[in-house]
Amino acid sequence: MAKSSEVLHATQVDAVRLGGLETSIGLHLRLAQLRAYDRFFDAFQGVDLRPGEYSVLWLIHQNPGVRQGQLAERLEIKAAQMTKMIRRFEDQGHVRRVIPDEDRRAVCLFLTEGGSAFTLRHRDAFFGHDTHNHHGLSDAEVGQLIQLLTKYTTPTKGTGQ
Amino acid sequence: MAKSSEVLHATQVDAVRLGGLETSIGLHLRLAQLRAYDRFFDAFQGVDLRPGEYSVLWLIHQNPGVRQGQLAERLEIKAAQMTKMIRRFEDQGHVRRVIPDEDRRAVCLFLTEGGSAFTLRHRDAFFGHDTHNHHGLSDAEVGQLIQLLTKYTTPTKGTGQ
DNA sequence: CAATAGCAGTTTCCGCGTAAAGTATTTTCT
DNA sequence: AGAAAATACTTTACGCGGAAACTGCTATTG
Repeated sequence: MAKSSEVLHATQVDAVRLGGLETSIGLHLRLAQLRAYDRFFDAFQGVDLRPGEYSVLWLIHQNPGVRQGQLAERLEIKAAQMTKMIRRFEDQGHVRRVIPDEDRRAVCLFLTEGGSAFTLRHRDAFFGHDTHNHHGLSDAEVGQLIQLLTKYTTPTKGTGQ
Repeated sequence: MAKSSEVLHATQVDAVRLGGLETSIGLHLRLAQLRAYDRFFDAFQGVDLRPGEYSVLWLIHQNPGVRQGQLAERLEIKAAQMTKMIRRFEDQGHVRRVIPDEDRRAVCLFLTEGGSAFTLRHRDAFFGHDTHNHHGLSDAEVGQLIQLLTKYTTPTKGTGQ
C-alpha cells in the first residue's frame, strides 16, 4: 500500500506538464536551496539556527572586529536584517558590539567566549553538511557547480566571452 | 571620486576573510538566487509579480484544470502559501477555481481569458530572462548547471555514487 | 453502514526579509 | 568653519512563507 501510494504520488507529480519550466535556472536554484536548508536543519537538529546566522557567526569568528556593514555586503544581507540578527546574537550572549572611537557610527563585532565556543562546536555540522559530503556530488562536481554559480552570479564583464 | 570609493568598496568586501565559506554551496545558491530575482524584476518592471507567481500561472496555462496540490508539490510551495497565492490571482481575475464533482475537497485551476492573455503577454519576459540569455553562461554551461543542480537536489538513491 | 482514518485545502499565528524613513556621525565643499 | 552630502546603522511598517490547528469531504474498516 505504501508502494502503490508512492507510485500514485509520483504519477501525479509527473503529470504536471512543465512546458519549458524544466530548464528554468531560477526554479532549479529555488529547489536546490530548499535542499540546502533541509540538510542544514538536519545537521543542526534542535539548535534553532539558520544557515545565514551560522555564516555570520563564522565570519565574525574569522574576522574579529569586523563591521556589520561589511558582513551585510559580503553575504548580501540587508542592513536592517543584519541589525536584528546581531541584536538576537547579543541577547543570546554570542556577540559583543563595540562602537569604535575612530568612527562612532560604526559597529564592530566580536564573539564572546560563549559565542566562540558555540561557533566552533557546530563547525563540523555546518561545514560537514555543506563543504564535504555533498550529497551525491563528487568533489570535481562541487567545484564545477560553484564555478558555474559564481559565473551566473557575477557575469564576467571585462574578461568574459 | 566615484572610482576611489569603488576601490575602497571592493577593498572592504575583499577584506572579509571567508575561512572556508567560499566553497559553501548553500551560500552560492543564495547569492545566485538573489541574482535570479534581480533579473526577473528587471524583466517584469512595474508588473508586481514574483517568479513563483509567474511559474504558477504558467503551469496552470500548461495544465488547465490542474489541482492546487499538484502545483504545490511540483514547485515545493506549501499548501498554505498556495492557497493565498491562488486567492490573490482570483481577486485579480487571473484564475478561476473549480470544485470538481468527482472530489469535492479538491480545487481545479483554470486561467481566465484575461489571465491567459496576461500569462502569454509576459511569456518572453519570463523565459527570456531565465531560459535564454543566461547572463554570461553558454547553452552548454546552462545545461551543466541544471544537471548539477538537479543532482544536488535529487541525490541518486538507487544507482549510488 | 456507522466509525475511524486519511486527504485537500483553509485559517490563524508568528517570524523573517525588505523598503522607506529616521538618527547620529563623519566627510566634502565652499 | 559652517552648510550640505554621505555614511553606518536603526526603527517602523508591511507582506511573504511556514507550522500547526481546523474544516469539510472521501476512503477504509469492522
